[in-house]
Amino acid sequence: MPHNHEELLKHVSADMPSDELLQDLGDLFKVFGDTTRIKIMYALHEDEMCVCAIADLLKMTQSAISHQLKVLKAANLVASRREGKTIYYRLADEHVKSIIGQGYEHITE
Amino acid sequence: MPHNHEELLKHVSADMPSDELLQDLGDLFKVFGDTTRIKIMYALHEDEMCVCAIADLLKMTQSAISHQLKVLKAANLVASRREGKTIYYRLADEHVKSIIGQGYEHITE
DNA sequence: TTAACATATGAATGATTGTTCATATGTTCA
DNA sequence: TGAACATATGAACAATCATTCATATGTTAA
Repeated sequence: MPHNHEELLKHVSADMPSDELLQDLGDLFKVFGDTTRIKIMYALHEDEMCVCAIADLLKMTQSAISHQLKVLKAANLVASRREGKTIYYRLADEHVKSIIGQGYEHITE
Repeated sequence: MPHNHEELLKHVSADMPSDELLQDLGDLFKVFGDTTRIKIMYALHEDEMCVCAIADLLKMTQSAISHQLKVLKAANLVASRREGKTIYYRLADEHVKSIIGQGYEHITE
């Protein structure tokens, strides 16, 4: 007969957050899971930048950057302000830096 | 004429890690970007578990879990030990907990 | 060694997603 | 108002990926 782990399962499942929250967590990290978006977040590490500056930096089209900024904004990872024709993007909060920082530590040790 | 940001770019690009490292960072977060894998990591939060217990917990096939454990192991996020027929998986280090913890904070505030 | 169990793996498929291209929206200045 | 600039957006395509199914590997006990 297959082995038994009722006890363990009872204990572990009691400590699991809701499916919805776990899904949201996965969706959040999915946003970090793309090199272009990582580069954008890294670029905004110190200071805000406009869209065309980011495109220049990453040598990618304005459209591609704009699409990715939309994804980042939907996840509340970046925020923006308009100044005339130009729109400046910045990191939305400190979590971005600490998440990237922890990831950095993990792969560089 | 389009506006100029040579100065900014010079400064920002000097602070950017290598493309290879940024790629690795994206690849790492890609592993976090799946609900099944998030659930597995959460389940292993407190204690090690065998493959079939995880499959029971998540109500998924043994094969699906095994495939995902392989991805997690390749990213050095989980480790395993054999005990007879059974193989127990556990979290590989503390970064997993802190990355998930930061993500959790971000979405719950 | 044979049966039962636990896990791993390769191929196939359906779904998701990043980029491109063309174009639309919004802003400034002459 | 019209031209130039900055950004956003929708559709389409190629590539990536999670799961399933069938089967292989490894372990134990009779």
